[in-house]
Amino acid sequence: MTQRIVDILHEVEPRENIEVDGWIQTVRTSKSVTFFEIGDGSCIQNLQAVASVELSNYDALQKVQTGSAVHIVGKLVASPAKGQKWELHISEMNVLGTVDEDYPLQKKRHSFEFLRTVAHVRPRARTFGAVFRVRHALQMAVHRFFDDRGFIQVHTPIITGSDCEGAGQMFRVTTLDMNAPPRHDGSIDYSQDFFGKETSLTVSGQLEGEIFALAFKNIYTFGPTFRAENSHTARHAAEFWMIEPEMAFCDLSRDQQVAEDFIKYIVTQVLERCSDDIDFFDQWIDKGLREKLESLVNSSFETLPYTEAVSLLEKSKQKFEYPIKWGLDLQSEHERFLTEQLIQKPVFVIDYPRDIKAFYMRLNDDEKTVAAMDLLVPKVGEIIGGSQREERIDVLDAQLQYFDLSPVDYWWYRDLRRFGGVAHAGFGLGFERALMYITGMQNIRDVIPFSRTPGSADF
RNA sequence: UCCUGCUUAGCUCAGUCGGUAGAGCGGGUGGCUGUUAACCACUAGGUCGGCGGUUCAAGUCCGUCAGCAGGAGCCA
Repeated sequence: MTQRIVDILHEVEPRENIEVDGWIQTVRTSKSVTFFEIGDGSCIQNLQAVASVELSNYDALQKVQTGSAVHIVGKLVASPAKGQKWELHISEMNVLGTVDEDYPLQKKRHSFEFLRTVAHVRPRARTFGAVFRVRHALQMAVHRFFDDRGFIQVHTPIITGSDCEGAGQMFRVTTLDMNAPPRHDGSIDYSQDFFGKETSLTVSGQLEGEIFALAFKNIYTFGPTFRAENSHTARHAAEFWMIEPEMAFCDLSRDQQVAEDFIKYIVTQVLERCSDDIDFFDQWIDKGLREKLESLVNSSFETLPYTEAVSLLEKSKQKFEYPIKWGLDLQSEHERFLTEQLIQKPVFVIDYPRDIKAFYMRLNDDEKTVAAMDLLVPKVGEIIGGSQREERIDVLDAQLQYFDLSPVDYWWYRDLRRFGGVAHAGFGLGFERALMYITGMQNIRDVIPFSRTPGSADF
């Protein structure tokens, strides 16, 4: 097997007989020497391969184009010129895959918008090489964090029959003939559908996650999630991945502690394992990124009750587009002002008004607020949302009634409170949102290999 | 769904006061003793998003439709 370029570039001394497979990123030719930059996706740097005029096929090599797949044998020597430590002096070079003249990637910057239209070659562009290496490293860090702490990953269902997963438009899953669905009393008869009932793609694995938390104590879900909202923004996708840990025998304050440890751990892991990629993002995508990430890791997070947050914002005299008032949800401008100006570090806002949060969040003793938390970080705002869950059956029933939900639909969720129910808590993190924060990329479509958004499901 | 903006060469863009279209990159040809978004010369490449209108004349002004992007709402 040939060596990966990342390993070749980390050699400590010159070596004969290096073999490398990769794609040509750019070519510079002159009469007697031609430089190829070879990339294989293993790192942000390319390997400079040098062809001299003595090669028997030099004339042909001069015409090899950007994008070609090549196999090169050569000698690794210290590079005499600036720009790279090592370079490969070619003794043999074969083109394994040629490139037609309409190859879309050029040696200049393309717009991300254009690159989305050529998602089949986009991963070969430097920025996207870095994005998807970091995506992988981040994903591994998530699993490592939980595995190290004894959390079990639960594969919650992607197709769900419960209509009670929370807000958000759902994608219907059906095998019925859409041109002529069976009807009963005028409406569509889902009893004849594949599952014998109406089914959809999941919008959250949290409720199922609670089932497993009440057996394994500490669990997490990490899987695809679907929202059929017609959202045209840089932060929304129809298909994304979500991480939802759930812990039994756990209150809100330990939930916060785990969230803080978690976010620091995954950022630290990426800083260590993808250092060159982070430097690339820092230089080209988001100046100051490394400093932002390092300061997140090194800060101790604050905790601020919602009620205090509101009065701080009211006292600040800052002008906001949206009003500040107890009982209203914090807008993203408020969240950013809190974490960037008032607190100047990551902050958990906790104990939100009952009316603006979900039914399953644990009612506080004041009966006006619930044990919810949002982690706000500078530059982004909310990055994690979580809560302690209501474990008291009578209070849960009152909450269902308060939010006009049917206890029958939540029969197994209620059972959990009757069968050894105990205090438990968890939080949710959008994987792509975290990836955007860590890479500085500003559009969710550019951190997903093949994104699905309203009106767009190419590739 | 609402608001705003954009659509000119394969790509990134310029195009003034309305007068029949430009550059760089990429492709092709040639040159160059080591380049780093290499450089130099030449060359091919366009129904200016579609339709309609105003005008002697529309890439440019007006209307409309489409596509895309951003913001709002909603949320992760």
